[in-house]
Amino acid sequence: MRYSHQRELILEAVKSVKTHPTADMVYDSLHTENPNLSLGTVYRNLAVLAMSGDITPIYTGDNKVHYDGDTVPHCHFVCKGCNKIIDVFIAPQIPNEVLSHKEFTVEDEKTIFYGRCRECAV
Amino acid sequence: MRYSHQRELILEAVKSVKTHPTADMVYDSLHTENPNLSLGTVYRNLAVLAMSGDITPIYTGDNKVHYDGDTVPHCHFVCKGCNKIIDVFIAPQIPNEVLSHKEFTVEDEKTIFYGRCRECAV
DNA sequence: ACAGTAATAGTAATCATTACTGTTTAGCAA
DNA sequence: TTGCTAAACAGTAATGATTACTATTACTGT
Repeated sequence: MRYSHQRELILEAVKSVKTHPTADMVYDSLHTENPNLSLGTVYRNLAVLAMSGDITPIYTGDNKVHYDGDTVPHCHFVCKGCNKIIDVFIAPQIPNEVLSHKEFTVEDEKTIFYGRCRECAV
Repeated sequence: MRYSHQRELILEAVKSVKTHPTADMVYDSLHTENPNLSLGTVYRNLAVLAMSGDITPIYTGDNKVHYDGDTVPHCHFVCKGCNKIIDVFIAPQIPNEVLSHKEFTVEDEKTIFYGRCRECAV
């Protein structure tokens, strides 16, 4: 993979926040300071960075891919009210019966808890 | 919620298979026998049925919402090669430190394992 | 049977994401 | 340093999943 200034900007934008931004949010955060950064470049590099393991995609169900710059294995909480994502720093454990499953080999695991945050409590 | 024949068809279509179909797949499976079923109706009813807890949405990262007709709490495996979804019947457990978290209350939990199925093994 | 209203069919619109094309630029070799 | 080449980019068009809209249909209580 060849170096690019844009990729560095994008990686830094994701790593420097705890908000689990989408491509659109990353683009917005960078576009003012970098007026000719392209949205397509943001999408492509987020995909590349996810592939290389520098960032982690999160699929919450809001039809947008969010990214987490913290690659330490952990879970997430998603609020059903405001869709906010909160880090839950417990190491996800893969049970032996899953690791030794006959039909597949597991490489990765994602756990999301759903509920309501304090602000959205009913 | 008022009865509708279409909703019954859609619920049955999801419950009768183990393939975790998308809206499009449900529509295809019903459209031949029900030529004037509308794709919008499928989308709307899948959302309604998910809201009422009769089916469970699965967000795998393939940019399509899949649905599971089996509402017994369990996990899923997703193949990185062919995107196949396989049921993993272990009850997901929510740790006490998550249940007693100060920032939110958890109602629900989704766990997905990623890897390669036997056919796609490298 | 009738009225009222939720649900539908069919289609148009939206939104996130991907593809395409001509231009730029990293990185290597002369 | 200069020139070359392929990778990456900007800008825009296209795609694909999903949602919104509107006139019509059909549940359900009276």
